[in-house]
Amino acid sequence: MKTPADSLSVEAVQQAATMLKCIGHPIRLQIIELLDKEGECNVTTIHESLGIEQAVASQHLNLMRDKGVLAGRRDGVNVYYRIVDARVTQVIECIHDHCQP
Amino acid sequence: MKTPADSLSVEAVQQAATMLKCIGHPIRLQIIELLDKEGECNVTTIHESLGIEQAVASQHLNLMRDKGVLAGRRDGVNVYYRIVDARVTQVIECIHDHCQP
DNA sequence: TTGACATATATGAATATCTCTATATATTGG
DNA sequence: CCAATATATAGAGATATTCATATATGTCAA
Repeated sequence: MKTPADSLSVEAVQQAATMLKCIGHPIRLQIIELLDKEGECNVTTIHESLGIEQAVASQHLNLMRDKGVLAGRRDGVNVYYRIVDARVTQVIECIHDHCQP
Repeated sequence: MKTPADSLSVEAVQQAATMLKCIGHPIRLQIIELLDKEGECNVTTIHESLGIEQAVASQHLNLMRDKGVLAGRRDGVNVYYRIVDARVTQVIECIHDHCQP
C-alpha cells in the first residue's frame, strides 16, 4: 500500500503535468525520441527526419525549450537541441520498456 | 548508444503521445495520483478530495476512460474508477522517483 | 412510485493549441 | 557588404480544451 509520502505536492503535480503535456504531442514526442537516440540534433535534421515544416519544428522546439525540457546550443549557423529535463529521459525510457510490441 | 530497435513505431508514438497528453493535465494527474495511491475511488471521493466540481471530475474521468487509461465499475449508486493502463502506473512511479524534492 | 443521492451529459463561452504562409533574423563564406 | 543557408517569429484561421451551469439519467430505499 502507498503512504502519504508517495504523493506529490501541488506544485510538483503542476510541474509534472506541464512536462507530460509538453511531450504528449505526436511531433514533440518524436522529437524527444530522436534526441534521446541521437543525443543532439539541429533543426534541419529534425524537420527533415520527421518530414515536417521547418517552422513547425522550430515552434515545437522553442515551446519545449521554454518549458525547460530542451536546451539549444548554437554552433555557427546551426542550433543543436538536446534534452535537459532528466524526468523526460526517464519517462521515455519507461515508455520504451512498456510500449514495445 | 541507442540502436534503431529503441525507436517506437509511428503508431506506438501516437498511442504514447495520447496517453501522455491524457495525464498531462493538473486535474487529471491528481486523479491519477489519487487512484494510484488508493487503488480505486468513486466520483464523489475524487471531486471532494481535489476540490473540483462534480461535473468537472466526471468529465475528466470519462475522458480518461475513453482513452483507455481508466476503467469504471458501478457498485450500486457509486462508480469506482481505477487505472487500467499499466504504462500510466509506470510513468507515475517514474515521476515519483524523479520529481520528489 | 417517489425522493434522495450519485453520476453523466448538453451546451456555451473563454481560452489555448496547432499549423500554415510569409517574413525576419542570424551566421558565415566569398 | 552580399549571397546563401539556418533558424526564429508574426499573424491568422481552424480546431480543440477547459470549465461552468443546468439538466438528465441511474440506483436504491421507503
